[in-house]
Amino acid sequence: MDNNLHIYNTLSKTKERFEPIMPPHVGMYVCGPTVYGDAHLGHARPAITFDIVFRYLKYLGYKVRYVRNITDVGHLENDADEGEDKIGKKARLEELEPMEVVKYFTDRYHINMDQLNVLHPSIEPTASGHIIEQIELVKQILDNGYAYESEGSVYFDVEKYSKDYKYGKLSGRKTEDLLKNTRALSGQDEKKNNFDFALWKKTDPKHIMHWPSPWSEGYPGWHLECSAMGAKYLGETFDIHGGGMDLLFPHHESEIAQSNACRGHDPVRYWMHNNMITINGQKMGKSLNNFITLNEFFSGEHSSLDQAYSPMTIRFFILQAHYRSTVDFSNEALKAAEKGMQKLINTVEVIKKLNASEKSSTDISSLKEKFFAAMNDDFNTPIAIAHLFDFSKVINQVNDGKETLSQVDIDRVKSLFDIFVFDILGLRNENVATGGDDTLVDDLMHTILEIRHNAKKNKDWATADSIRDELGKLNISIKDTKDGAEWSRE
RNA sequence: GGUACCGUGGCCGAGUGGCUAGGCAGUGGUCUGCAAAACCAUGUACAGCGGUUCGACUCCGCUCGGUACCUCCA
Repeated sequence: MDNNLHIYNTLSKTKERFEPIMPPHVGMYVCGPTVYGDAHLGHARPAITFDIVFRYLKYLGYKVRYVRNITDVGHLENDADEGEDKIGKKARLEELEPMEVVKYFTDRYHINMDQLNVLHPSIEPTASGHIIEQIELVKQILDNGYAYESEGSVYFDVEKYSKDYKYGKLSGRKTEDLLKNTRALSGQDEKKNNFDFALWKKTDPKHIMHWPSPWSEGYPGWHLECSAMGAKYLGETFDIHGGGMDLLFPHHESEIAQSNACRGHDPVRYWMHNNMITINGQKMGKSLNNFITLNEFFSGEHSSLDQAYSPMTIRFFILQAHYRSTVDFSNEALKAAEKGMQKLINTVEVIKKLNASEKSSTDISSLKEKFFAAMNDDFNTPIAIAHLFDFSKVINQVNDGKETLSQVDIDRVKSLFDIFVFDILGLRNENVATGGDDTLVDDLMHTILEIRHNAKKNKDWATADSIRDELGKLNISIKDTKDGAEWSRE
């Protein structure tokens, strides 16, 4: 696989040429959602970021196994006793089963991802389905002496580990600093050092999901699932591990530590981290209660939203910023993205109708090269999109008769736009109402436009405009072009 | 407090030691019955103060402002 792809590796803090361990295969693991709430903009960012990575690697010819987990263990707490009726014992069926919550939100997450045109990962394992593997990991770490048992729980011994390995190499943290600065948490007295993290936690009454283990009835530590499932499906060392920057510490740092403690080497070659999305300059998060769910964006039903924004607008908005930059949400920015994307989609439609000339008056050969150069530079989608806009202009000029393209060039540019816009960037034309999926509607529209056309011929502007206005109320827009009227759904 | 990162024109957002980013909005024009779309033209941007340099928005230092992580979080 010959490529010039460079990826920014958080571990080395530099862009490195991408060389898979076992070409043409690539293993990629991305931290997925914790399914106890609806997905919000913050979930869309990593999903779309790594969807681009997945799509692009596949386009380059790699056989990618993309693993994205579902976290369904460890964070689910029973808050039913905060409800109004905590006196009477509820019937078994009236209590929400944890797995019911998991199923409900997993389904909703999947629907949102499909709406965003995010490809399904190759494997989507759940933490609860890999308890045995996680227990095995804890055993090995204990055997190797990098963990200790305390009151039925097992903790990772960071101090011991630091004598043989470097804890903090991913996040740039030093154990001395951690010692001074880690905040006090409940249950710290069980640990040797307060920065030691749990590998196995004995059940406390709040946790409703628990499993038997050699140490206690309990549940696995926060960082274990990714170590266990990554190794199981991608091998002890794999190519790419992705996630949000907020997971860098302690989550990914601890994954590295667990892998070394267990197997004596790092688990991952390239660590990739997407940046956060902010709202009014502040990160969105559960604790800040300032997040807008994807469903709210799609429906427009939220006090901060001026209007509804389609899934593709959200996708395009995210792709217009580099994945390692923060991106600030605002209605104005989203509206700009909406119009910009429409322009690009229009171009794809325009290309289909271009008239070929004998010769091309302009050179379109650099499009491919420029687009790939941008993508190869650490997936620089904003630059890639800027190039598409440049060529969009050329195509419109051809359409206006100001430039010409030969049939060969038209075919070439059409095929490139299809690949770039739809296959790699993963956009989708949401306005397509034609295309044979609904011939009745097509026929009806054809008839209506015919009537309007005749009215226009007779200079009966009132009728022509009335048809356009009435259709507009049905969210169908009419455009008069020199080749006749066109219609599209909004 | 510790550790990072960031501060670009009305808005969003790339990038670079000297060469037009791009999108949206605005303004003027072309086209059109009107509208929309499109095209053409149009903006002395890079937080502040010093320093390095022939030359810095880009490198260094300081100041101010902002954000994130250190706790479940994408």
